[in-house]
Amino acid sequence: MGKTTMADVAKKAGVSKSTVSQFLNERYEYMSPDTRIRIEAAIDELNYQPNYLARSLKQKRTSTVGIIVANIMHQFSTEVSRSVEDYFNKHNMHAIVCNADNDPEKEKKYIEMLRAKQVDGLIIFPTAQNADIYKNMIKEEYPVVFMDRKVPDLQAPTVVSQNIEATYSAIQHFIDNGHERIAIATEPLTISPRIERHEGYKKALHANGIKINPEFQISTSIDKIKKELDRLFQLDAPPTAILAGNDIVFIEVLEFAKEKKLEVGESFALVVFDNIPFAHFVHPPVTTIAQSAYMMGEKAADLLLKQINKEQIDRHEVSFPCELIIRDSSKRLKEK
Amino acid sequence: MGKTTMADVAKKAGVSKSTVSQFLNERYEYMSPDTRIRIEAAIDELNYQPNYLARSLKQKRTSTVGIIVANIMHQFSTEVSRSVEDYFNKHNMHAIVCNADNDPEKEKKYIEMLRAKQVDGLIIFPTAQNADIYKNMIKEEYPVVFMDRKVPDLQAPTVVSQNIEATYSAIQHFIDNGHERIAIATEPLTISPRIERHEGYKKALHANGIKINPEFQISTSIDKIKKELDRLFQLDAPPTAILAGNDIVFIEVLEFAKEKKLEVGESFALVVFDNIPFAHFVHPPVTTIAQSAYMMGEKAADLLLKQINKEQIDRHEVSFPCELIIRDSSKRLKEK
DNA sequence: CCGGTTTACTAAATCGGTTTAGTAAATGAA
DNA sequence: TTCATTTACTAAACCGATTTAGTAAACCGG
Repeated sequence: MGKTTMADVAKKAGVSKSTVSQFLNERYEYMSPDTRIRIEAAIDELNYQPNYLARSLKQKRTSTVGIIVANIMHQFSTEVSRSVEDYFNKHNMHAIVCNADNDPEKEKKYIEMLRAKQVDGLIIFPTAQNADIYKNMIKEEYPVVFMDRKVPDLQAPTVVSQNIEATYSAIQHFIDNGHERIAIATEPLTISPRIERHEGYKKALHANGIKINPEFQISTSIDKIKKELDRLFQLDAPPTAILAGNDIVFIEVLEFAKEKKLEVGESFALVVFDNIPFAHFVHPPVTTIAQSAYMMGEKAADLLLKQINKEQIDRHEVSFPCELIIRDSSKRLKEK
Repeated sequence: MGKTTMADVAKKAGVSKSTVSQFLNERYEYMSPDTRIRIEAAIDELNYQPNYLARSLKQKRTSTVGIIVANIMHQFSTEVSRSVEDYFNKHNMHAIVCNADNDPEKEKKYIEMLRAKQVDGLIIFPTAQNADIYKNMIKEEYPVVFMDRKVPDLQAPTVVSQNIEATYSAIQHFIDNGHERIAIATEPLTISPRIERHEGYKKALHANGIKINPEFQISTSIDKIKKELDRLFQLDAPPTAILAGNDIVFIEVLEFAKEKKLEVGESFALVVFDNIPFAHFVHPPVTTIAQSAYMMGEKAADLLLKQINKEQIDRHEVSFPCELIIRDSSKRLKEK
């Protein structure tokens, strides 16, 4: 015998399916107290659980949204996802998180899958490699919000960090502490945050009259970061300070330091873009640039829900400031 | 104008819905090559995407399973989830991860939500507080696999670690390194892994003829761990070694050490139950007990899929060994 | 006590697919 | 040439809800 359906409840309570449906949707005006009690009893007795699929099919809404993160290993993605989930739970909706693993193919697959499942909207950390798909969603007016990364040539609601300003202030902090040979290491410049972080870097050096040394700008894939760092430290004048472009690059820097027996904070100063949960346990405690992950998640969720509810919203970027949290790894330069 | 449906495609291709459905399900024997091409063209032209809700409603399967983790902050849960996802993706199915946040109410809500969404089965890290619900699912023969924690009095497929043996070997390692005053710290003894870890602890001490000191057994909520540790270290004979019962307790131990200016590995030896991603960056590198997360995920997924496919499976526990990874934090005892 | 309103319902259509049973035309064997 | 089989489809029922339009009975004011 299959699961109990609304029809079973209706029969048991001696009413029609319609009335049971009204009951479930709490439209009690449409029935007598007596009927209401009988339906309640029947539901109880049969241990009836409604089938959301059927409901969603008819209502054309699933009360579910999708989140596609580019890389679940980033602390930032996790924090944003959590925030989005909280927001939607408050609004009696659900959020499904998928990990595109930085792979445009996977991203595409997930977008298609989630849309086939009829989720009401998507928050995407875009790989930015699926321009046609993004464009199409916008054209169809399917509810989407982009997060963290701007998609070129696309007028779409996007929530980002103020990367240029944040990087600028980190570099300024280095300079204020006497550093001049400052390096930056990020993954390849394929997405806007990385490009902007390099931009902020150059701007700060320039504003302080420090000549930009292209050798000090690393932008390569994770597996090559250590090799590049090695190259830097072979120079006659190696960097005295490094900005690690995100938490994953940070790990590489740590491993590099360990292998080469360099002391973070002693051999070179370090600032990391991104919050590190272990920031004050690693030795020494590391200076970080914290993004407003929770607020950004809320904002994105809010923009998405407004679209779902057919409210008008601005179709461009909203940016959030970052906070430089100074710990021991970026102390004043000792020797010149 | 709404989304394109199968009916639109059928009309455009000049065939019936049935034939389009056959096409989508790749049952090409049922149509001429000519028809096939016309349907293909129509789908393309209309940019048609099938609606999974409708399909699932009729087929009574969603090709989706749910994973309910007790606490997403545990590295172990994340690894297992990832493994389960990989497994189901290989089988053309999807996995949805939900976080019960150690809250039985949330767990209940998620079980109900996922079942209402008609997921084909569930993998649960149970809070063990919803016995009636678990029992009911087993009785209904709804596909479920429990993970990490045994539910008392329930004959259900369950995948767990060999906690007693693993803890035993960690304590033996301490003893072999000259420690006798060994403490264990876990969260409250409400679920089987914690109980078993205390059990393995006692067994190892007993086997080595060391008297068990109940004061050295901490089992309290996270926010009280530090207070208890403080109590321990106020003793005339404080512990020289500590086993942290999981990665979250580990953080507390680290914070405690930091606050009290104690040196991990010097002031006391430390082993952590659970893999720590930063294990070799914290100072000193910390000895851990690694669970076979990936294999456990695969096994659970396999047991679940078999149930979904109505294959017969054993309705009891499968246990996996752990590995003691010795690093610097559990070095030989120096002073007596 | 008559016509209109309110109350308390129900029947049937609908959502967008899948699936079953059936059919007309073409092919093939005797 | 005729009957059986195969080929290439289609109509309609179905999955389990929601929702719209409709109705019978009770109520009610004049």
